[in-house]
Amino acid sequence: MDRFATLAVEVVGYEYDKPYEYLIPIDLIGAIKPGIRVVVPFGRGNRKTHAITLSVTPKPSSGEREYKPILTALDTEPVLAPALIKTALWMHKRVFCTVWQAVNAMLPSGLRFGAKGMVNPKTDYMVSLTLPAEVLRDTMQAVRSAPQKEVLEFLSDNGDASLSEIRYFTGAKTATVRELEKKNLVETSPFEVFRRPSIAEAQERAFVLTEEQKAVKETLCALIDQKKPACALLRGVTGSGKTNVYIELMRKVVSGGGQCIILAPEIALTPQLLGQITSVFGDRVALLHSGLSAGERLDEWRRAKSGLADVVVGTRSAVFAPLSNLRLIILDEEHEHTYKSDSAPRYHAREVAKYRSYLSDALVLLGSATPSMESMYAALSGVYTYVQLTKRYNEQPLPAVRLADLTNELRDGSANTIGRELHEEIRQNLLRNEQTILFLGRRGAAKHLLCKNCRNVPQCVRCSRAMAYHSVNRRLICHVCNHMERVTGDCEKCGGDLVSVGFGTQRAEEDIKQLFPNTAILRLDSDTTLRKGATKTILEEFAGQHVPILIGTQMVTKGLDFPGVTLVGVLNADASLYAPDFRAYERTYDVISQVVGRGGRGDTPGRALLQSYSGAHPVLIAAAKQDYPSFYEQEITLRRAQGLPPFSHLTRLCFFGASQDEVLHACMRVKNWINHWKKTKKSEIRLLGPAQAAILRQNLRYRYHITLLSDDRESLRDLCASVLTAFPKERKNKNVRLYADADALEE
DNA sequence: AGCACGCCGACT
DNA sequence: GTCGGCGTGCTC
Repeated sequence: MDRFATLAVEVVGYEYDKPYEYLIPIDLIGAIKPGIRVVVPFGRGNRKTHAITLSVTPKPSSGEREYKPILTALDTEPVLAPALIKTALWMHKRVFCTVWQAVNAMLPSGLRFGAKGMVNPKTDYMVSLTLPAEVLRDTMQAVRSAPQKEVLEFLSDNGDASLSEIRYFTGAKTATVRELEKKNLVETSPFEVFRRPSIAEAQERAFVLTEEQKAVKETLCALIDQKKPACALLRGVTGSGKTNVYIELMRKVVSGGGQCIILAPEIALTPQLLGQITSVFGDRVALLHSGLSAGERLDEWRRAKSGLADVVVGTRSAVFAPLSNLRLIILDEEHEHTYKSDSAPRYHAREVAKYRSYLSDALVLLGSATPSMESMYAALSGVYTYVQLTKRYNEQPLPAVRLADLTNELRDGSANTIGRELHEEIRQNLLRNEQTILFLGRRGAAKHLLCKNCRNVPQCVRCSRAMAYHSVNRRLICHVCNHMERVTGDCEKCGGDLVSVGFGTQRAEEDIKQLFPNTAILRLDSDTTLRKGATKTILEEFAGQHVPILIGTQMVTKGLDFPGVTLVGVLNADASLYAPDFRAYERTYDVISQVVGRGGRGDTPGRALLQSYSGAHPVLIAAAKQDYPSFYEQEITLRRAQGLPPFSHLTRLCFFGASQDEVLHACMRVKNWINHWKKTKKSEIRLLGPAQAAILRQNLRYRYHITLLSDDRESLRDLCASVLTAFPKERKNKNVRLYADADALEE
C-alpha cells in the first residue's frame, strides 16, 4: 500500500527546492498518483500550499520522522504523464528553475489553481422554445422587453440555438434568456463545448515532392523507423519546400498511429504553415500558443491529452504538449531566439525537445535556412543527421543582391534613409508596376533625440536608456519599459535644440512620401499593429497588390509569400552588426537573408539592395551572396578561436537590486567565491565580468552579470547550483537577487 | 515568501 | 515580569 508521496512543492526559492515527503491519509490512498496535484500543510505555520505528486512509495525514505499528511487531491486524473514529470525534474537540474516552475510552464494557465485564476471547462446552453412558435405567438406578443422579444423572434425564425449564438446574433445578455426561462417561454440544457480557435482557411495545395524532397523524406523516414531516432537538421534554402517535407513526415507518423508536435517561432506569422497542416489533418490538429485565450488553450490542451489530436502546432511552450505516443517533434526556423524563454523557467524548446525525444524514442527535426551555429556544428560533426534542400521550387533563382555604401552620401551631406541607388530602384519598380518591401531594424521615427548644444540624449528615467522618438504623437517611448514622455523640442539640461539621430520606420515612411508623393505605402511594425488583427489586414492589403510599397521591421522578414514583390531594400543592413552580443553576426546574417528571401517569389526574378555604412563587411558580403556555408565557416572560426558556444557551454549569473553598490559588491563576492572554487576543484571554468547588462537599469533595478564558460557542462552546472543555493542564505546579499540563465542567448 | 522562535529593550 | 520589535533560520 502506497502510504507516502514525494511532492514538488510551490516553495519560494530554488535554494529549498527538493522533493518533500508526505503521508497519504487513508481516504486518499489510490487517489494520489504521480501527476496529481495536491494541497499540503507546509512550513512552521503549516500554511496550505499547492504541490504536485512526483512518486508514491509504501515506505518513507528515512525512518523515524513524523510526516505531515496531504490535505486534499486537486485532480482525479494526473495532469502530467510520467515522461513530463521526468522532464520537469530534468529542467530543474538543467535550467536552474524549481520543479514547480517547470510544471507551471507545462500546464495551460487555465488549469493552474489559485482560486481566482481557475478557468472552468466552457459550458454552453442549448436554448429552445418550450412550445412551438405558433402556439406561443400570443404570449410572445405580450412580452414588453425589446431584447426578450428579439430572442423569441430569433428562436422562432431559426429554431433551437446555443446561448452563445443567441448572444452573438441578437446582442442579448445571458440574463435576458434567464428571464425568458423564468417566464417558462424557453428552456435550456447545458452541453460542454471545446472552444476551437479559428484557424486560417485551409488552402488545399496539391503538392508533389521533388526528387530532392523525396530523397530527404526517405532519409528522415528511415530515422523515424529506428529504435533510437535522435536528432536531424534539415537545411533548406528559402522556398525549397521544407513544409512539404514536414507534412509528409507527419503523415507517415500519424498513419502509423503516432503523434507529432510542430513548433514555429511565432504562430501569427506562419498562417501558410498552419493552413497547410489543417488542410491535411483537419480536426486532428490542436493549436497551442500564447495568442489563445485561457479557455481556448485549456480546451486545445485537453483535446491533445485525450487523444483527439495527432498533431500539435504551436509556439515554444507547445513542446510540452501532453501527447502520449510522441514520435516526431519538428522545430521550424530552429535558429529563432523565441525558442528560448527569457523568464523562469529559462528553457530552450530545442533542448526540451531533445530530452523528450530521448524519453519517448521520437525524432527531433530541426529545420532552417540559416541554422544556429550550435545545430550546424552538431550536424557537421555527425551528432545530428544532416540533410539539405538546395533547390527552390519552380527553380526560381535567388534574388540578385547588391550592397550600397551610404558613406559618401553621408559625407557630402545628402544622406537620406533612402540612398540614391535604392531611390532609383524603387522608381523603376513603380514604373514597372511591381511591388517593393523595405526593411528596417527599428520602429519609431528616430533612434533617439540629441541636443545640438550639450549632446544630451533624453533617456528613460526608469531604464537609463535612450528613448525612441515617435513623430506621429511627438512622444519619446522607452522600448524597454514602454514609459512615454512628451517632447517640447528643447533640451531639459541646457534648453538647446533637440534633433533626431538615426531613423526608424516612421521617418523612412516620411522620406518615401517625399520622394514619391503620390504613392501609397503600408507600414508594418509594432506601432501600426497594436490593434488585434491589424497585421493580417495590412498583409492582406499588400497581398492584393494595390499598394506598391510595404515598409516594416522584423515582421516583414518572416515567412511571407508575396509573388508580386521583385525588390527588397534593407535600409540599414549594418544596424545589428555592432550589438554587444557574440551572436550579433549570426543574427545580422539571418535577418538579411530572411528579408532578401522575400523577393522574387513569383515569375519575375527578384533584386535586393542592402544599404549600409560598413561597406564590404564580410558578414554583409556573405549575406548578399546568400552564401550560408561561407558565413558559417567565418563565424565558426571566430567562435572556435574565442572558445564561445558551440565550443563551450555558457551560463550567465544575473544579479539585480535597487542599490548599484550592493549589486556590484554581491557580484564581486560571488566572483571571488568562484575563483576560490576553481582553485580547489582545479576546474577549467572561465569567468567573464561582472559586466553591466545591456540595459543597466530596468524597472528601477540595477543589473549586472557574470558569464561562465566551460566545456564541462556537469561541473558548470554544479558550480551554478551551489552559487544559487548559497547566495540567498548570505546575509550581505539580502537586497540583491540572483538567477542563472543556462545557455543564455543575449550578449 | 512567510512563519515561529528567541533575544533584548521598554513599559505596566 | 511580560509585551512586542525585529533578526535569524527553516520548510518533509
